[in-house]
Amino acid sequence: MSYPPGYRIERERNRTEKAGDIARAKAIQAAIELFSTSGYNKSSIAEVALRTGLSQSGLLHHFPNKTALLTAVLEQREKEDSEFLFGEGAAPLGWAAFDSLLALVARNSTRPEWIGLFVRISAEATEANHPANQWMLDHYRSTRQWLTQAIEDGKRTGEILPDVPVDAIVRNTIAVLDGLQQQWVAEPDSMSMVAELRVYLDQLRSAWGNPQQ
Amino acid sequence: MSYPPGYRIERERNRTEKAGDIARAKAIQAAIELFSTSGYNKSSIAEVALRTGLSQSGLLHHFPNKTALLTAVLEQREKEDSEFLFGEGAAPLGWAAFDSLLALVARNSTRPEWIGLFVRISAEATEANHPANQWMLDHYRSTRQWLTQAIEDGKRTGEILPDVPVDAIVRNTIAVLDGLQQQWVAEPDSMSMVAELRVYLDQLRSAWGNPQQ
DNA sequence: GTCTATACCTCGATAGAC
DNA sequence: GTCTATCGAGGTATAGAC
Repeated sequence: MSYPPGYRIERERNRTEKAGDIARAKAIQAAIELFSTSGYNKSSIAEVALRTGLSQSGLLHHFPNKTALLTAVLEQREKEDSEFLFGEGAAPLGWAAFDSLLALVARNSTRPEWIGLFVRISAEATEANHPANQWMLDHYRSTRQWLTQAIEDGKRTGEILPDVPVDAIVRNTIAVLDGLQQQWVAEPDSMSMVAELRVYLDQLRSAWGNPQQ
Repeated sequence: MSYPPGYRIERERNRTEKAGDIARAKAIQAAIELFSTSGYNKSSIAEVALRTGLSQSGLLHHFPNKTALLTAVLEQREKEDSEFLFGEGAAPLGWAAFDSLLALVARNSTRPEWIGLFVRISAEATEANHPANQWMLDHYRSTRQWLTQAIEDGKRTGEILPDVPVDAIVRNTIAVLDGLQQQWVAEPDSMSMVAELRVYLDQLRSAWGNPQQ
């Protein structure tokens, strides 16, 4: 029996890559937890390394610099959120889009690190030369695009009234999400993001929903 | 002609205090501008000193440490905001309270540093041992108290429906304010906080306002 | 792939002269 | 009231051994 050429080397590479990937994933997780409470600026890669069980240089073997670590963290967050929201299929449209926001908030209420991460990083990233600045702008733009499309589709199917002020509702909805997260990070036990958001969404529906449907 | 005892000394003290106060005020202004773009953690007192026209030690003569500088900045912001909102008289109640929020946002739209300052600091301050943590908690609590009282009073006078979900509306309104500020700091030219907030407030009124009045 | 050692920087705060 | 000088801590990143 013979192996295809290069098999041994391939196998070896895969094994080591896998070991490396475990350390990498562990580091990303540690970074998420640290960034979520201390933000990016104030967090040190040494502390991330410590929580990962590596030395600082050991960590920097997996990420060339601090910025690369941040990038990996943001990619992970973006990936998990969009998988939850859109899964395999198409993005929900009409009021269903707003319902899925509620579902996302419900899920994230059980993952405080994720809310903290977003609140801290997106505030820091308003600075033009922050390494997450472009990510933040992209995140807002794509969210606005999706919600705009959702409302337009709702108008088309008739479940949303045609004279709805689309842009304002899109921005206000995002604002409520962000603002509730901010309050929740400050005092998690004093409120339910889901309950508050539901009131807002009911209000939206009663103001702009088609009463015929 | 004789002077009251200690007059000369008093006069001297006032003169020097005044000179000191000018440097102090200038430093606070410089700190506001720097903190509003870089946040507190990332800003250095050396940079504040530079913009003030002092050396680092010169600045630290007026503020014992960096925290004291932050405190002075926050006191200034709180003072100006509450003077604008409440002035000499009593706090506005009922729907008038929400109108005055709109007026505040309109004014602050012309002072980007103030919005930036709040967005950056309040996000950083969600960390429990951040020097502005208590300030942030107090700020939210007192805002909630005022708005809660405003709605209760509106119910009493009949301009607000009695079955309004008070807590949720208070928190959502604060969330919209904070969230719009966040978006505006990220991209000031892409939106009008006043226009978006007005849509939200109209929605509130149409959902919970008494149609009889 | 992980480590130790280290270069180099920035920061907050203090000491002490003027 | 403001300055220069300096200390000590903590940060990112690199060099090089294993």
